[in-house]
Amino acid sequence: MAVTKATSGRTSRERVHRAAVKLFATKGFHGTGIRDLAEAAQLSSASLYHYMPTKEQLLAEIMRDSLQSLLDAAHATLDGVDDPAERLDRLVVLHVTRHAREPQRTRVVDNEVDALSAASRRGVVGIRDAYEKLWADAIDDGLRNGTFTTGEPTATRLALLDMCNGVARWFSPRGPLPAAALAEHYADLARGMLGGPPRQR
Amino acid sequence: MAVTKATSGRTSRERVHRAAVKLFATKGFHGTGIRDLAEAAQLSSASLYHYMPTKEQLLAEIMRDSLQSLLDAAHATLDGVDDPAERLDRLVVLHVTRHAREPQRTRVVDNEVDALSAASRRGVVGIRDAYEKLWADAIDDGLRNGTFTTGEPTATRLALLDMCNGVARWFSPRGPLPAAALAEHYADLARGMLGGPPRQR
Amino acid sequence: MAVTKATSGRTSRERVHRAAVKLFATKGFHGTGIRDLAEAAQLSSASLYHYMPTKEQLLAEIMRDSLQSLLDAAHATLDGVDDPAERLDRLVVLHVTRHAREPQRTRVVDNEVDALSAASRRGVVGIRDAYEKLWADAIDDGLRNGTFTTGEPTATRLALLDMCNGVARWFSPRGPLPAAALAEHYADLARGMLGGPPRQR
Amino acid sequence: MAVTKATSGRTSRERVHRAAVKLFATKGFHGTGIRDLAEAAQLSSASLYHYMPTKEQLLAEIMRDSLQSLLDAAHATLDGVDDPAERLDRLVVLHVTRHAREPQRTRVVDNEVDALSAASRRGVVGIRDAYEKLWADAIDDGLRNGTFTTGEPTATRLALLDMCNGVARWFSPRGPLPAAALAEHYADLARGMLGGPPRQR
DNA sequence: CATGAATGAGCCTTCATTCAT
DNA sequence: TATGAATGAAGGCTCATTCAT
Repeated sequence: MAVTKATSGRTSRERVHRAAVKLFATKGFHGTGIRDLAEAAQLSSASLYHYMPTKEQLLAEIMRDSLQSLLDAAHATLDGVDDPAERLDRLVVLHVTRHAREPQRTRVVDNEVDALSAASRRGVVGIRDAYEKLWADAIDDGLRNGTFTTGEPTATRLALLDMCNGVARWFSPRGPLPAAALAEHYADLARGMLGGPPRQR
Repeated sequence: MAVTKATSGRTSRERVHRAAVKLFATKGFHGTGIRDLAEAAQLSSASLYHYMPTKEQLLAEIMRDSLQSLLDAAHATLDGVDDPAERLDRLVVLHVTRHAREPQRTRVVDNEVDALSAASRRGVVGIRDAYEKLWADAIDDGLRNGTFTTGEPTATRLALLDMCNGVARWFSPRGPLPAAALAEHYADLARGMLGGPPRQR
Repeated sequence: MAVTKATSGRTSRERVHRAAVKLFATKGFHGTGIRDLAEAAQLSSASLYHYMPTKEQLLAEIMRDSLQSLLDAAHATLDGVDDPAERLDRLVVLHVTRHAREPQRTRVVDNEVDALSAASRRGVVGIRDAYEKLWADAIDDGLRNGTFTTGEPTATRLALLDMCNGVARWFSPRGPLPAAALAEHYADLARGMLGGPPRQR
Repeated sequence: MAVTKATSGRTSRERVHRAAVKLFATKGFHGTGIRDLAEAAQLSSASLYHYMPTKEQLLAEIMRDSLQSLLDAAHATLDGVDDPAERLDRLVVLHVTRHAREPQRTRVVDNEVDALSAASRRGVVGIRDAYEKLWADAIDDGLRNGTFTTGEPTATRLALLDMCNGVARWFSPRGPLPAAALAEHYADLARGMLGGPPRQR
């Protein structure tokens, strides 16, 4: 009931996860010490272990949660949409928006897969593959029905994802372009790359 | 001059640098221990220090060398070329080719900037900025003379670079597309993204 | 009085003591963590502290209780017995039977004295000395009245005790010899070691 | 060449092993911290790792070496001796002498087997079994040719070993009985326990 | 009675680095 | 040039214990 301190996070668990996301994004998983984490979470390093089994499993959980939430959002935004170009637009917009608005969380997901143990990695990569399949399907469908015309669908899909991921590295909410506008622009770029029809605005 | 042993690398110095590139790319700078380095370079960890002042400065040197070589190559390939679209083509082809052919070296450059001390970072970022200015100039010139038509030159330039950097993460020489063909494809994509004229082949 | 749960031990206090005996015997005092104890006692580690002041004092209490009970039993079995050989027989039989039937408890007593603080140790060693004095007295009496003939009463007494203690390390109720028969055999051995008359059966 | 300090051990490696034996014997393996070890060996805790792979493997090595040396000595002392009683005498004398003269080393061997990992334990127990087989064979041979008359050879062998092991716990070179005399006395005791003929002196 | 949360101290081990040889 | 020996600092994690609820 009582909030003892005016601290940033609500619960200790939340503070630990927030601190981990921030530090893993900033200094990398291997560059982040358990003591850094403790300090950022306003906890002793021993207390950290009430909220995580292991530093590595904390990373795994963050990545799984983040990817699962992205996959869920993707399913939601695609629900009932048939047109491949429209589907791809929505994927790009979702992806870019996330990366612009939650750059730390997405950077961790995109950059720290190598830090996972083989066991953890399997789970994480499984979700990521399911998510990327949504992109591949939209592109394949678009090629099949003539909406898209690229000669290199696989390379183009990877180019698309890399380009969208990059947003998390440089986007600033204080920059000239708001996240929403950037996302729209990226959707335009995607159409251009796939040889699809220009979007109506 | 004398070659003391018939080992994989030519000189000890070379073996150290090769080992560092491979390990920093694979496990990250913080994930690579001095003992890993020593083992991979077939040297004792003490001997390592004949060939580097510090682990961090070894990283800095690798990054500086790699970026400088890229910048030099860029100047060379742009020499005497005026057409902005052609300049951008060449930058894309050079960049993609490098990232496909030297994925480890480029991955270190692209991912480990945060591991540098402030002092080292300055030097590295300086070269990288000079390199990226070549891209910015080509795009600006193209916009000025009407070759390109994008409304968001900055965002597009960053998208372009991120997309090209990504190649180092997934390209395989055993895949369906040779590095050279991939580079050409990426140049096409770049034209599409900037609203430039399709390339002749 | 109320039995709250149908668990293996009767009360929580009993479960804690049982768990401690088992674990201290199996893994040693220093090898047993407070969490091991808690898990084995089906309690949280915090709740443990309702039933013990300290891990070390729990050990001390176990040792004191066990030794006191052995001393009491020794007094009881010796009550009214005068013949030194008979006294020694009874001590051996009691000791061996205990060690065969309660190997864990006796192993803790025999092996973990060094883990006690100086303060706790004093009390424990006091009881043990009183107990060993019963052995020494029986032997001395037997020597005085010619029942025993060993030239090294002290060394022989220690040999006797060590040999009897050892039973706790290897005796199995599923072995060929029941505890009672083993105890009788050890009494025979003791007579042989002390040069006493063979026992009647 | 130069001996820098008038320290107890000759080389660092020796000091580490000596310190480990002393501390493992005194405080137990689990009761001995790596820092205790380092201090006793006059080394930093980091330097310890030049001379051992792991604290547990240091224990294993000490135990293996000690047991192997005992087994070798047993083979040597039994060489060419046929009479079972004489064989057993020699085993007892060797065993007791060792335990009296090297109480720490032998205590570690006798008490810390449980601290070994399963892998290390296998090796150690293998040697110990080979050694104990020498005792069992002597006893069996003695029974077969009528030298010994015990009805419980197995229990008696275990009693014998436990009794001899105990010496390491209490023998003092400043006590009334020298190690050699104690060993002879124990050989007498062994004869008595096995129902063998009294020894000639 | 019972426990979740918390922690200072300590665990074993590895870190990057230095230096005498 | 090469390295074995050495180390202070730090690594991730567990320890026994306390206390508010």
